[in-house]
Amino acid sequence: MTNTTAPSDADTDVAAIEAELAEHPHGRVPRALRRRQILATAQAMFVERGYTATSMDDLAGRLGVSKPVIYDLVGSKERLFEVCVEAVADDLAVAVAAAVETASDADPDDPSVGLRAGALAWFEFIGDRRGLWEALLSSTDAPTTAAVRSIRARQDRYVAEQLLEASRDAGLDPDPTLADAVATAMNGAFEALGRWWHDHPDRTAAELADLYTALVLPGLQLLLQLPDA
Amino acid sequence: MTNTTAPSDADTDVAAIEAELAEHPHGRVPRALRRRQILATAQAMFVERGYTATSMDDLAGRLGVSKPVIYDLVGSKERLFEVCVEAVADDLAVAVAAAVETASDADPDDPSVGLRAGALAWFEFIGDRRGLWEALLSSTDAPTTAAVRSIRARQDRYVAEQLLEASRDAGLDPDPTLADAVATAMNGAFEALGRWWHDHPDRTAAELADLYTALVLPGLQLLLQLPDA
DNA sequence: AGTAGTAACCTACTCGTAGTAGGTCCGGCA
DNA sequence: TGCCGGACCTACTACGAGTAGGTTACTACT
Repeated sequence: MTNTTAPSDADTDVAAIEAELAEHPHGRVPRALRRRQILATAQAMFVERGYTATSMDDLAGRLGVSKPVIYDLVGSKERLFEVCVEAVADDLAVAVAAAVETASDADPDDPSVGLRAGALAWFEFIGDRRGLWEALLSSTDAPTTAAVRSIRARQDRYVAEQLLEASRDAGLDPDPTLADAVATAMNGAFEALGRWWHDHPDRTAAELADLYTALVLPGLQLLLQLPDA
Repeated sequence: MTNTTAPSDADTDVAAIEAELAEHPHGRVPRALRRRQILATAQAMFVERGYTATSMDDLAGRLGVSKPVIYDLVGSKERLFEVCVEAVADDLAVAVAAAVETASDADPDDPSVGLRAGALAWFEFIGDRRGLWEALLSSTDAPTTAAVRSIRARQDRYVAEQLLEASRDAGLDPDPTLADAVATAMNGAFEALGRWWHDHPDRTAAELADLYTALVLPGLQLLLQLPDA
C-alpha cells in the first residue's frame, strides 16, 4: 500500500514547473517560480549524484541559467541542501502526525496504537522515497550538519511530546528529561531501521513497523509505567 | 569511573611520536613512523576543526612536511579520515567485546548481563573521548561514507552475533535476519543516545547504560524468546 | 510614445583546496 | 668513487564555491 498517491513531491514539481516555465516565452521567469525550479532540480541532482558530486556549475547548466541566479535565490550550496532536506522533513512530519492523530482518535485508551501507526506512517513515507531519503538524510557525504541536526531535533521533540502526553493521559507525572532521552533513542532506532530496509528491500513497511513496535513498546511501557492495553 | 586510564590513544600517540621523531636528527624519518605521526596529527585536527575545515596544506604545515609525503603514505584525504575512524572503531570494538565477555563468563546464564555490560563499556568509551567521537562519527560534515558505513556494519554484525548466540544458548533456533534487523535498530539507538549525551553531559555512562538496557531488554526478550533471568 | 526604474540575468573573474609530475638530497654499499 | 634507493620538496594543474559589476527586457509613469 505504498505507491498509491504521488510518490514524491519533487518529481511532480519538476513536471509542473516545466509546464509553468513554458508559459514564459523568453528565458525570463518570476523569482518564485525560478526558485521552485532550482529546488526541485537540485533535489533530483542530490539524489542522483550525492552532495559533493553535485556542482553548482552543473546545476546551473541543467537549469539553463547562470550561477549567480542560484546564489541570489538560495544563498549557498549548503543552504540549498538544507532547504531540500527541510522540505522532505516537513512532509514526513505532517504524514506521521496525521497518522498518529487518526489512530489515537480511533482508540484513545491504548497508547500503543499511536506508536504503531506512527511507525507505519514513517516507514511508508520513506519507502515511497527510497532514493530521496537515502540521499538527503541517511546521507553518505553531505555537510549534513545543520539540516540533519535540526530535523532530528524536531523529530525528537515530537516523539518526546507524544510520550509525555501518553504518560499524562495515564494519570502519571512523567520526567521530561527521561522522555527526551527515550525519544532520541527511539528515533535513532528508526533511522537505523530505515537504512537496514534499504539493504533488505524485500521487507514491507508493515513488517518493519511491527518489528519496531515489538522491540520498543515493552521497554517503553515499563520505563514510563504506561498501562498495558 | 571514566577517566582512570589513558584518555585517548591519539594524544598519547602525539607525545610518544614526538619523542621518537627527536631521535632522528635530520628531518628524515622512517616511513612507518612518519605515517603514525600523520595519522595522529590528522586525527587531532579533524577533532579540532572538522573534516572540511582541515586542509591537507594545513596538515602538511603542522607536520613540517610537504603534501606529497602525506599522499604517498595515505593516498587521499578521504582515506586519511577513514583510517582515523577505523582506528577508533577498533579500540571501541575491543573494549566492548572484552566487557561483554567478562560479564558473560561471570554469569553465563543470564544474557542480560552481557547487554548491560556492553552498553556500559560503550558509553564509557565514548565518554572518555567526547570530542573525538563527535568529530569522527556523530560527525558534523565529513564525507563519512565508507568509514561510517563500515564501522556501523561491523557493530551490527557483532551485536547480531551476540543475539544469535544468546538465543542458541537458550536452546532456540533463531532467525538470522530478525537478529540482524534488531541489532541494527539497537545500534541506532546507541548512536542516538551518544549524541544525546553530548547535549546532556551531566549524565553518567552508567545512567545511560541503564536507560538503554531498560528500554531495549524487555522487547528483546519477547522478540527472541529469551529467558527472563 | 518616450523614458526612468527595476527585475532577471550574464560574463568573467578570485580564491582556496585536492591531488600530481618530476626533480633533489642524503645515506649506504660495491 | 660512483651508483642506487628511499625520503622529501618545488611547482604546478584542475576544479569548484562564491562574487563584482555590467547588460537586457519588462513595467510604470508622464
